[in-house]
Amino acid sequence: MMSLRNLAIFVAVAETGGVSSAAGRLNTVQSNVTARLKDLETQVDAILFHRTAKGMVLTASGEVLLDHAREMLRLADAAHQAVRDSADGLLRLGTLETTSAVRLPAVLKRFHQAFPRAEIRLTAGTTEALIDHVVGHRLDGAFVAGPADHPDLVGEPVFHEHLVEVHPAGTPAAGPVPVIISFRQGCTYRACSERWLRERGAVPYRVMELGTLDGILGCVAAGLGSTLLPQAVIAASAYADAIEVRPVPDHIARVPTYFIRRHATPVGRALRSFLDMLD
Amino acid sequence: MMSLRNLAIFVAVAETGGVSSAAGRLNTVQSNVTARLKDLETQVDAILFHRTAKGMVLTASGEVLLDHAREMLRLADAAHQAVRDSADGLLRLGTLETTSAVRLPAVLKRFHQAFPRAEIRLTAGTTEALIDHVVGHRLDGAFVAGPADHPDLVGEPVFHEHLVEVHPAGTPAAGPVPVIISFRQGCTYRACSERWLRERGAVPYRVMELGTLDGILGCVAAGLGSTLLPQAVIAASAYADAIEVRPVPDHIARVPTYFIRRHATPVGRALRSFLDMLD
DNA sequence: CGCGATCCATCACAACAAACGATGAAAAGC
DNA sequence: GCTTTTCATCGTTTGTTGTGATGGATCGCG
Repeated sequence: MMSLRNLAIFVAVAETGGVSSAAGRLNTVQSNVTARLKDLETQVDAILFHRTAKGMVLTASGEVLLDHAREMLRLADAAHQAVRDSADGLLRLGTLETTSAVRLPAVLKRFHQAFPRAEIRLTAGTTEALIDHVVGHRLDGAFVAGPADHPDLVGEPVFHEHLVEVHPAGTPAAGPVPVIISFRQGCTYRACSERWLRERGAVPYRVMELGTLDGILGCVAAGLGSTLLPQAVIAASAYADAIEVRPVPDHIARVPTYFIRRHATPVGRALRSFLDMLD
Repeated sequence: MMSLRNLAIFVAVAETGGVSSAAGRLNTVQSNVTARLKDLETQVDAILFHRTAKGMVLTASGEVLLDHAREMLRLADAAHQAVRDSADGLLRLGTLETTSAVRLPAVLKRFHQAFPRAEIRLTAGTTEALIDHVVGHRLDGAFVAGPADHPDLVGEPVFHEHLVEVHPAGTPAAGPVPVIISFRQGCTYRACSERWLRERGAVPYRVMELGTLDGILGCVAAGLGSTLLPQAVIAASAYADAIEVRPVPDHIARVPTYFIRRHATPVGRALRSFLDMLD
């Protein structure tokens, strides 16, 4: 396998025009450069230089390789740099769809201003799935609904959502069989909705699962059913005038959003800044 | 120096999610993969994987490196491929400006159709400079004026140019001191022009050096002087109606264009096809 | 022409790095 | 508790890379 070392030697020879001078530049000996070069020629199965009395001159094949070699060395450098830079400069965050819709923009904007070199990779999912990802090291942290009860995690409340019942506009209480339109299994708000219905004795009920917040709001607006969602989401929605909200009791309505992360994992630069900023 | 081998191992581990499985895929042993991975982590000075009970999971730094690693491996492959493809699939040709203007388009078109995978790199220059480049391995072959008399070169005539005197339109014989407008030193046509003037006893004379064919024709059209150029060039020129041509004796006018190449250098695929096509 | 300088290729050997195979520790599933 | 899986570690072998000395070829100079 064509090593980067060989390529670096090759480039040095091409640039200095000689084996000896290249050896000098690379702090090695001439014989080594000759050998490494010969290796490379064997590996790519081509003659890379014409040997002349006063130096090495690239062949056509050599010129082709030179471009690629330079590019690869440049990339190797960039890779090194990138890892060094984002040794914890990449922040893999998870979020609820609802949180990403209304709370996150402000947070991310502040964060980006405070720490512009950090890269953020955002993944949306349900509370359950996000917890799983954080525990499994696939996310550095996540915004989830309610305190996450897991031995490996720590978390603190960062936002307080107030859930409201969301109906199609101008529709009375409920149809014969109430329909919840909500996220897939694992969503805390869905669990709340179901709890709320059961509490009122409204069983049986049916559930429509939708993958996206816009899908849910659209379906509610279209009169297909109702759901529980944070009040803040409704206000920001494009469907605000096609839907109606109704308060629910506090013990159902109040759902804090926690930011969770692993307890045992060392906190990287980016994550630290992020945590500092949440306070 | 971060070797490609290490990167390949790293990618395999990331993709298979484990050291053992990666070892299997790479036909090596598990302990080796572990060691190489550790090396890589030392080199980039970052932890690339979280070690869990059932496998390896990328850290944030790991994800950053993964992208780069994949790109580098892809590039390495491309480099190999490129060299293999253009092991003599790159043709570095030299040409006179005049030749490139009128003769070459047809030749290159035919060549490209016959051998579409070949890449061509064309350099324009004077006969003298081109000979030098071919001798010095910087060109695989070149079109030059007249037979090139050099022990390392072989050449054969491919075109026959007929030189004509080129004047500004509507101007009688010559001004007080004739002016040659021509290429820089080393140009065969310039040598012909000077020889022709001397032969007619028109010394002293002055020379304007221009780097490009269009420049020369433009200056002639503008009435600044005259020169000798191949008839074919004039016909194809945009200035055809602003200039006038006058025949010169055959012993001056007839200048063959030779295609020259090194005698001792093995002829690559592309060059061979090119030579075949010239016949 | 002969001399010295400079170029690269080759060789034997030392230093290093990679691959192997066996062993052990830690955790998950049964 | 036992088995199976995971990865880490260690000593050894093998292979690669780097070293220093030698020699052949060519160029430039006197």
